[in-house]
Amino acid sequence: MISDRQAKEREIRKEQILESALKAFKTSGLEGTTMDEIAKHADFGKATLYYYFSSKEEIFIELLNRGWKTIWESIEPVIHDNDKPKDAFINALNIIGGLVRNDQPLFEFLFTAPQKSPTDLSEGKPVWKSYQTKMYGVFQGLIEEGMAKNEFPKMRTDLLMRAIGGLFHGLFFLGDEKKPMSRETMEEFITTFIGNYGTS
Amino acid sequence: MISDRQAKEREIRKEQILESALKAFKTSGLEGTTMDEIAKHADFGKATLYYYFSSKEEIFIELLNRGWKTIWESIEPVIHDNDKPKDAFINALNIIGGLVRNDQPLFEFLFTAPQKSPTDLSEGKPVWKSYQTKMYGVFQGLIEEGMAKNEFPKMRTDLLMRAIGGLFHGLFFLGDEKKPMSRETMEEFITTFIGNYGTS
DNA sequence: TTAATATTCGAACCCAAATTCGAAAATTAA
DNA sequence: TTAATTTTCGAATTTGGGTTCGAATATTAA
Repeated sequence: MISDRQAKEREIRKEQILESALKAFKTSGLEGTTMDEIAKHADFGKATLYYYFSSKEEIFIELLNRGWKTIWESIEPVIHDNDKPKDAFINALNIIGGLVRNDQPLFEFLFTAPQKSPTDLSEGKPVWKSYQTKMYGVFQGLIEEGMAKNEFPKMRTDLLMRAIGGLFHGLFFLGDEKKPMSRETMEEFITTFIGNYGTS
Repeated sequence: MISDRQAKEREIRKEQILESALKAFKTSGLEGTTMDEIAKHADFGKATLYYYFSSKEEIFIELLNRGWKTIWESIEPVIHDNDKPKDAFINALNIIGGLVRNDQPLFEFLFTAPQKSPTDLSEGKPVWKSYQTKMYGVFQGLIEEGMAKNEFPKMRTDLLMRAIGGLFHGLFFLGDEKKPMSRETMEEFITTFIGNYGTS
């Protein structure tokens, strides 16, 4: 039997481990990171990690799952403004920007790590992948509508999306600045780059 | 004693190994890649690799060194056009774009791998790092001049650079398209995004 | 206070993969 | 053709690190 408080404490310990693992994965990647490292920073014995997770890979996956879930649930509510796709789009970007500002290491990991993810043969796509897919779908949709309404420059949708994605990534993650990017600055950038092609 | 031809053949074998290693590193990262893998694709015995390189890490470093050298030497000649920084800038980007088009896997590796590079404690910065630094310096300079001449939007230099860097990266490396991006398309994108703020 | 359960971790265990060895094969020089 | 050298690689060695075991400790329930 497990009390409520016990469950909560257990969860906290899991988070400790995940947080420590994140630091490690970020600098060394999945393969490069050792359980010893994770254990050390999390202040647990290596063997204890296996009480909470069944393998190193499970820790990795769990980080992705939780992170992408957070992203999706933050965006989901604000993307139904089909009237002004550009506004909806920038809103969504701003929300993600806010998340990033709160925990840059985590989100840099989320946007970067997936490629390094190992060849998950068995099991269908992992949970996080479905959130990621949904998100890209939404953005693609907004861009298409935005183009239709001349709020975006007319270009191949997928390319425009990649460009904006890259832009976002560059602003938040390239270079070695420590202070986070303000909402204003980001908005200014996106607006400048996307330009003004009609209404608004 | 070693004849000229012998040296040349040796070099070719080294390149075979490097090429094979690149494929492996790209999908599995430095730690995830095994010497067996590299050997297999290069069509050599594992032990033979050690006749040409002293360690797995040396192969990794050698790839970076050669690659960044190539980049720098390709750009270097065309960046002295201080008269029209924007043109020089776009020229440089186009040149890199050309390189990427020729060998996308290599350059994706070059632009991505460095972070994953291991903690090289001893030795001062590796050769490739200095080329990379030079390149960023040049771009930063061009952007500053470009802004001064109103060929670029006025924004914080470093941020604008990151934005453009991200944009470039997004166009070439995000998504899963196989066909390379044409020079025209890229130029159109960059121009659209950078905008027209004066002369040209 | 005692029994049951939950948590922790040091010490093996085990294996995959990097590196080394030593000898064969191939090539070049004499 | 023979000696010297360069190149190749199968097999052995070593090591790092993920995972498991089993026992100790701490916590909760009775």
